[in-house]
Amino acid sequence: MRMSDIITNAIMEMLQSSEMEIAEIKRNELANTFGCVPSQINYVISSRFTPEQGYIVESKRGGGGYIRIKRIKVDKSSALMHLINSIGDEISLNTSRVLLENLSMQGLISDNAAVLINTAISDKCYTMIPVELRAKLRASILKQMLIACV
Amino acid sequence: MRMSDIITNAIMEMLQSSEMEIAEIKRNELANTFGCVPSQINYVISSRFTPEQGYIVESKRGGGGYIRIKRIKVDKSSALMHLINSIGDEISLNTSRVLLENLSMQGLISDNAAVLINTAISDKCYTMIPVELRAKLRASILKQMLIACV
DNA sequence: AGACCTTGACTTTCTTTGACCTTTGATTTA
DNA sequence: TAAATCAAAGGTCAAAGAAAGTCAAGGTCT
Repeated sequence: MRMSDIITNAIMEMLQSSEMEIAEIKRNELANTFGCVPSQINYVISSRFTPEQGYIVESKRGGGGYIRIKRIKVDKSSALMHLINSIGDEISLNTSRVLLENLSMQGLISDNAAVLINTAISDKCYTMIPVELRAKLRASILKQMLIACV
Repeated sequence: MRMSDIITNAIMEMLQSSEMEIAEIKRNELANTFGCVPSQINYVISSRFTPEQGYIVESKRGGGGYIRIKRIKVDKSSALMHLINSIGDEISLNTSRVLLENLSMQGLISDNAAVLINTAISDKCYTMIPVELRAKLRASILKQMLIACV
């Protein structure tokens, strides 16, 4: 089997096993484990993980550098809608936060939107609301705001 | 993780936990707690807390010296803050809408933010909330969200 | 032959480290 | 008391180190 395919598979697997569909690699390390030259990693990425093929790649040089490969969600809106529908009648602040973090990671909502939604669902806003109503209110606002993001 | 990122995070946290968005550090002390050389603090500051990135930094040498990092919000922020402070304890949906429309017109908040805020303050979200609480809740959410826009 | 792969020398970017410099406030000395 | 000295900060800069990027030459496979 070709070295390029081996590397491709390795990256694919990382992508799949990661919740966020993000693979973060260290170029030299990876090249080392597969016994190839580092620039081959670049070749693989530029030939098989292009934007046209649904990936975005960011990297940083220097100490602690990395290459990050992300699968782009083609159908953002349906993914979002799906998730919205899975939110129940009530939701805790923590669950919401995690959910938003994931959405933001996956690029389904902008960072800015995430901040605003986080604000709107925080207890800071709900001081005048009886505690037993808050989870319901939060779920309601969260869902509506996510719908507005679609 | 990179030392520079660790330091960056520490400063960010100080900024966030401080009411006024000011972090005051002692260079040598901080370098010591993270086990790095003092000038690394300077590196972090000059690479991640520049004016372009919205920070101003002042410092003083000699005994009792310090480095102070402040997040600057361009001048929009004072206009926004002023307006936020003028919002009372309660607010109607209509008044809010007009207000948001103006803010958006003046470019004090993004269109996107306006849409999200509009969503979060709409009665659609508040069905489970007693009617007499809604205006209060709306004012609270509106203010918090606007603050998040500053 | 043409398309795709592999390799490696060279480049660019970012980070870490350390030696040396300047400022400031406190303390000592003439 | 005014000037000199000292110690405690923080500032600067350049060299070394750590990654990743580029590109072109040569190899394979069809």
